[in-house]
Amino acid sequence: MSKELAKTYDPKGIEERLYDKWLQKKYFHAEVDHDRTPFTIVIPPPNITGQLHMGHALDNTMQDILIRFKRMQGYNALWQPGTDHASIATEVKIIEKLKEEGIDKHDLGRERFLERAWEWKKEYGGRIISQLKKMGSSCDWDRERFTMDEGCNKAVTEVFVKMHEKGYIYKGARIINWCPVCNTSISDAEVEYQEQAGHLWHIKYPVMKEDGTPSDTEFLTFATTRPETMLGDTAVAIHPEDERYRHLIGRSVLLPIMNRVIPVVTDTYVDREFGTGVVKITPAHDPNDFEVGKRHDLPVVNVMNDDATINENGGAYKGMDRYEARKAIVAELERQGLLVKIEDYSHNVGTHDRCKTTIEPLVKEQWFVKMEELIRPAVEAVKKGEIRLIPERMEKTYYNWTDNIRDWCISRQLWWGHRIPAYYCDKCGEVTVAKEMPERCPRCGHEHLTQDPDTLDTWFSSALWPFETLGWPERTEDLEYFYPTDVLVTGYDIIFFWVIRMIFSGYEQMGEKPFKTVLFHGLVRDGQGRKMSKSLGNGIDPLEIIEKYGADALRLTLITGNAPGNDMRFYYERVENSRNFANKVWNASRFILMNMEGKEVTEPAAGDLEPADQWILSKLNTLIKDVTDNMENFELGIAVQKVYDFIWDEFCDWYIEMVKPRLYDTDDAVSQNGALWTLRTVLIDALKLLHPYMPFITEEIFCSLQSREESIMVSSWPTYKKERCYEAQEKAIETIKGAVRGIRNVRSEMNVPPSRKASVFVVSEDQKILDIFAEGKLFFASLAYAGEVATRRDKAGIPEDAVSVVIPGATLYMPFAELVDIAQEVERLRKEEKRLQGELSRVHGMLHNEKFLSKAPEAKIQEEREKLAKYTQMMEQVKLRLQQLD
RNA sequence: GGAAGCAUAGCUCAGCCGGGAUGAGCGUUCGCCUCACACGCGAAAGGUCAGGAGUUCGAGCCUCCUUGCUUCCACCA
Repeated sequence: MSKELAKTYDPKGIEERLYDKWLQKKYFHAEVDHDRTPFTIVIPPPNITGQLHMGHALDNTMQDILIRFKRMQGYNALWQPGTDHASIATEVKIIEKLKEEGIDKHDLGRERFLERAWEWKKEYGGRIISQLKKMGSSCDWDRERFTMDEGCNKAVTEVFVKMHEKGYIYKGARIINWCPVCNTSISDAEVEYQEQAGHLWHIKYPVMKEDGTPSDTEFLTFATTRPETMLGDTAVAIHPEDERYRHLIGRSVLLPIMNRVIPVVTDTYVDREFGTGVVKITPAHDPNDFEVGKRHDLPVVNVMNDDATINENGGAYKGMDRYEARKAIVAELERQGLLVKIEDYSHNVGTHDRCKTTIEPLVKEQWFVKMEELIRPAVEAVKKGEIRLIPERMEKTYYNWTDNIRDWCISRQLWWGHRIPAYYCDKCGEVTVAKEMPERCPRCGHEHLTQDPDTLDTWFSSALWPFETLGWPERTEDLEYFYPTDVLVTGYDIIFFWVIRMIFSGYEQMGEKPFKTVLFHGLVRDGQGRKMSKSLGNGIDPLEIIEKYGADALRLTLITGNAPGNDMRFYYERVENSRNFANKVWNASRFILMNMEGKEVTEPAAGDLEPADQWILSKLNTLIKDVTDNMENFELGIAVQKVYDFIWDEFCDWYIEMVKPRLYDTDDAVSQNGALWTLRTVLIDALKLLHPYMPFITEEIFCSLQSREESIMVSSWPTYKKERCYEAQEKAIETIKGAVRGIRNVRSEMNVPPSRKASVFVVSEDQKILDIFAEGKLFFASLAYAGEVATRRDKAGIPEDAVSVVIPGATLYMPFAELVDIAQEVERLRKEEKRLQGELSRVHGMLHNEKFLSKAPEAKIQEEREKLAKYTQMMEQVKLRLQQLD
């Protein structure tokens, strides 16, 4: 940028240009370098179907902050990017698109469908990446991966075969969650429970008499929310100790409609207290019933097709949709007098998280991962603190899942995804799991084998992400060097889907954790606290925000005003504030650049710095330490808040104002150079601290401030320096600031415009305080709108009716010849007296409390004593003043 | 049914190890176009830190109870 800066910061154009520069200079690229310590983050791979939303924006801002921070600290920082094939999400989209063209997936055929899918990937896979780039993300794009690229395919097959050999992967007929719309099984994690209003149908089955005919007087009554499943009932269960039904143990009932005689079984699963204490058992369509069925060796009668219509086992209802059948069955039961009553009932219904279809539990042959042993090291790792979860409370959520884990159903009846490496002999049916299709059946020698048509759950490959992206299953140098990664940044909503599965996969495949720390963030909600969603239409597009306010403003907004792991609300006023801050930084820099114009700024000799310079340098020094500490502890929002406050309050509102007289007054070249040098030095370090958060504006300014280093992103992170602590000067300037505030306050209360200057007399018996004001006279006068400043040891010669301000150690007098209102002044002093009285009684209370004196730490007691002295002295001054005015 | 979180200024939220709530942004009021910035400057008003009990010399912070809201998990048909 030229030194002619625009009055307001306009991110347009700047951001793209700088990002291109960074790319071109290869600043994001990391190579193995054994002389440096690696710092690695793997990106949660966004779906190829995805469009950048606020969740991505937050997630990536956090990662970029960490990566840029560590890179500046000298770490060999690698941010590994990539995208996810998102099996089901993508397949659904492609089916939709085909539908628009009037094509059915099955008519197209598997091969051509996959061609279309890859075309989709080619077309849209890059979209999300280019959007991430707009955020300023410093990912190593040379290493971009895809969960279905050659390397990942290899990794997936390797893991599947290996885990199958170890017995961790098995195939079996179990009850699974079936989505009749997507036509596939899904895992437990993908089931979302929704409260729905429904009915409870109370039905009775006739008890079979000794003679083998159904009784018309004795019935077993129970309730169900899904009457259609009765077609598959194979028993009725009661509690073994239920006195009411004791006589029915060993007997049977007649299953109406189907006219099947089914046994009465006893099982402790039945809750005697609930309803009538009788439960119908449908092993094929209910997970609990399935278990009961296994215990009692009951037949499993599946009455449903994959599209949730009734199959041939449903007799007359064959071909009906499940809800249609429900109606018909209820009507039939009513006709037969077996419907007791219908109650309104609100209950939780399992739905598919993608399409919200009510899932149907079905018994099917599927592939599963046995979890019990696999999960153990993953639990241990967190328990022992080998992996740290931030915030800590996420551990509870984590254990809650691991303690109740069930086997993971990994096969999907989809086409887009990793094909299961299992092969069936066409002749004998033998199953072979291998990396490649065997030439002949290992059992019968037959030459024709068919690969399992199913694909794997999309999370099966994501679980391997931290190591497959670094070259696994090859033992690459990258893998050796960058693994385990350092931090995983993600939302708490995918802790079960992804985080846990990566952890156990890391231990199982690598023998080591995949990352040291997991940093969770919450959801970005709208201004009213609602989830952003398409159906509500309340989503805020990050790209629009970037367009209007700039990526830096968006980033700052997302990272502030929020504790880790908590949800946040996003609204425009907050972005505006961030934009305003960017503008503030811009203008402060513009001011400094303008004043440096044409001047050679050199590092001043030790004695040439003035107290104000030392004060701000000292403040900066403390800031550096605090900010670095916070960032190392992942307190990203707190850290940047401190930088924000420093830049706006201390640097802009105080230091720049203090220094103005020195810049405008060209007589004293040494003083001016000291001011300019300090301005530049502080600005550069502040920009560096800000850079991870606001990469674009800081780079733009940094480059125009000095020409030696070519980019702030590869400059070194500021460090705390002992020799930059100026305690005495800090105190001195704070004293002056206190005085300035006091004077401004009085002037404002008295409605004195800034244009109206007043002389200020500083009266103190403490020579040190007088010196402070004498030395800071120039800027003190300008900040306090003073015409002239005089320091003296007593108030001789100062007009009696001058306005006064009492500060610790001194009293300031301002004679306002014509507008002094004694009554008003007295009132003001009385207010001050009252305030001080309050302070004093508090301090007195503490210092007269013997228990406080004996138990509180010495430092605290000392602190209170000092306060006592300070307030006592100020009180004396106020009282004196009141006397004089009386 | 189990668990977690939240309740602090009008609004949205910070508040580390317990030590005067100089809290922040927005909003409000008053005064300023002060030669970097009106996307700004200065000043001010505004809080029984949800309620109650306890521990402590001292509690927004720790413990327990109560109330209200949110979320996650489980899924008794």
